[in-house]
Amino acid sequence: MLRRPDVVKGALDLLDAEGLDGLTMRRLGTALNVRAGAMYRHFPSKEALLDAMAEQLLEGVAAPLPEASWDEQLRLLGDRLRGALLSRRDGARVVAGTYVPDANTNAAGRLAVEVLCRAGLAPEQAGWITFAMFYYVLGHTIEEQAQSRLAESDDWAARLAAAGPDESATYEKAMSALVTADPAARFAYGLDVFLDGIAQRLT
Amino acid sequence: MLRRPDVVKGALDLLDAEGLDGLTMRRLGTALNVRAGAMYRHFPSKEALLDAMAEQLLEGVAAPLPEASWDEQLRLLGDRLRGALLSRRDGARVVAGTYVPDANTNAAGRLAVEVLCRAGLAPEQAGWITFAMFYYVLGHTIEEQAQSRLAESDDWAARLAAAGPDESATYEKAMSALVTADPAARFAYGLDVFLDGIAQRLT
DNA sequence: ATCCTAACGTGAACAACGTTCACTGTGAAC
DNA sequence: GTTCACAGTGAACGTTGTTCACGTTAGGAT
Repeated sequence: MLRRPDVVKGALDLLDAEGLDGLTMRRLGTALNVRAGAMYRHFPSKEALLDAMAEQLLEGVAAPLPEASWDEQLRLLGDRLRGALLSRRDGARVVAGTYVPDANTNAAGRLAVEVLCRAGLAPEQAGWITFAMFYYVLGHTIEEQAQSRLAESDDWAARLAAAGPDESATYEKAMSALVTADPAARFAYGLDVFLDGIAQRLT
Repeated sequence: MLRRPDVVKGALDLLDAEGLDGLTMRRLGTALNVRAGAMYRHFPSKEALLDAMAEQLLEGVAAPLPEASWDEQLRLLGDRLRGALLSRRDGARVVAGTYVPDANTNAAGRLAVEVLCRAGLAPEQAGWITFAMFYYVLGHTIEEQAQSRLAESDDWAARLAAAGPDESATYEKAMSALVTADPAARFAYGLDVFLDGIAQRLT
């Protein structure tokens, strides 16, 4: 018999295999040896299933934080979030598509706000910064996953070249560094810039 | 007769009227007194049309910058980008959906990279920061537009309340500040934090 | 003015999507 | 052994993007 967690697990596995565009109720049914309509016993809509997938994806992000400075704690939180999004193909797009804040996102947000408040920030601005960091991580990871997908099929460099001749040498250099550099290093750099800006606000 | 710019303009107007989910080839055809298939004379696919809409949307973002300090120039660039995305309903989602860097995005990116390099940053990191800023603006504006849409139909506060009882008073305060505060002020705050982080990197 | 050509637009179809619903089958409870 | 609740089916509905053979119309060449 089909259980609700089985559907979520099957959907995440199919996501890994086919990508978000290939995640279809019929295909999911086939993967679970079931017809498409059977899923509607457990989820009122595909959107609800995607929400459940997002929640499952973000499991563990809000785990207790070790004792450390506020910036190290936030860095860890950012790394955890990026790692969770990367754990499944198109994971970032799945999470970005859900506008209902699930339990795990909420817990992670709470954690970040508490860390920032303990560091000395007002709750208002702590919330703003938390969301700003969330946008950054999500945007970066969506782009990162899209790039790794394009790398297998299409030629990314060809698109950049087709975009126009490199009038500015520095711009061309900056662009090629985007695809050349280690995504993890790029991610850490942007996060550090943000954390430095927060540190400035604390003094 | 139907011209390519007419289709883009009609699509943007329909976007304002119906939102991204209501933007259908058949509905667009009706708005232009034409059948759905007629658009395929000018665009190979709906995705290509959306790309053209995104390009049109971002027109003017890469206009020449006035003489000013690097941080004021970047702030202006960020404000221009947000303004362009807000100029049409779901504009941020439209731009986020296109992974082909159009001419205007490219020009804006080049502008930002040049400003950062002139400020003293290496091209590599200038590119990274440019994209990080782009993620932030896009993420913030998507959320901003989603919130304004939910505000008319559903009750946003009800969702926050349903997410769980407010165990943490500071978290509840931070969350309510997200919907209460002026989006423009919130946007400026996050941008300033980022710019402060960059300034730290320059010394 | 007449022809020719190239394009524009149509209408009907196709495959695929999410979703619904009357029905069948099965397994456990009484 | 009967009953009952429910998981799952299969066929359908409405909608989506897209294609294509076919009319139709506009405009330059003769």
